[in-house]
Amino acid sequence: MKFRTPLELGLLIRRARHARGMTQADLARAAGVGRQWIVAIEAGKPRAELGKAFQTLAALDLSLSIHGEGIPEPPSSRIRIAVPDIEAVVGAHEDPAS
Amino acid sequence: MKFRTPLELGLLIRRARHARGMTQADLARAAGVGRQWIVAIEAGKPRAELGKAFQTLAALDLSLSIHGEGIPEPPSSRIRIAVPDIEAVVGAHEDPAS
DNA sequence: CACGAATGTCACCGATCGCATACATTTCAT
DNA sequence: ATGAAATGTATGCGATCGGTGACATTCGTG
Repeated sequence: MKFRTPLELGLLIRRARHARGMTQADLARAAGVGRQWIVAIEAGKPRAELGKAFQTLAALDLSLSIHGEGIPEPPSSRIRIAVPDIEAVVGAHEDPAS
Repeated sequence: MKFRTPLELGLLIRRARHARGMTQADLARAAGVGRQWIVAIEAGKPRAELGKAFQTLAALDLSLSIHGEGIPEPPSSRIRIAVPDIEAVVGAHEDPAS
């Protein structure tokens, strides 16, 4: 999901925290920050420390990605597709008499 | 491209800046921060202000995305796949005598 | 090599941070 | 409704921020 502001980040962190059944105190402990800081970041505080934000995302097992001109894309993370077994499909349609 | 630390973010910002032929002073002006701040963020300063980081990414027209458990995925930018026409496949295998 | 531009570094300074602690309020299950 | 847990808010504190301006260094070209 895309986001562009501290407030959006805060809401997403809160969602992820709830999804894991953690309290602010839990998350604060896991991320190595004060509970107060969690309150602030979830409220969208723009002057919060960048590094602690990364710690918090890591504690929630969230991953960040960036893209735009000048940003290298990984070799093209190819999409795996479950390829239908054509023979089986054909078989299921075969005339029983054959 | 994925990243997890202030340093990685800094390197990516620098790359994007170079890709646009901007100087640190240019970017600082565009993002509304001091040049010193650009120097710091590119060097990976972990205690930099979150908000200014967003401003900087915006100035570079870079977009951020996050994902993990509890983070809603946009309707799922679905991948278009050329679906094989099963009937045609079956037809090609049909006993000509049928 | 020589020059200017770009980048890195320093010191000063008011402003803000984040933690700890305590307290107020809200939420939620019973 | 009631009580405990979760969350929001206030204060005090040392530590750090980021802008400015000046300077040192590196880079890129002629």
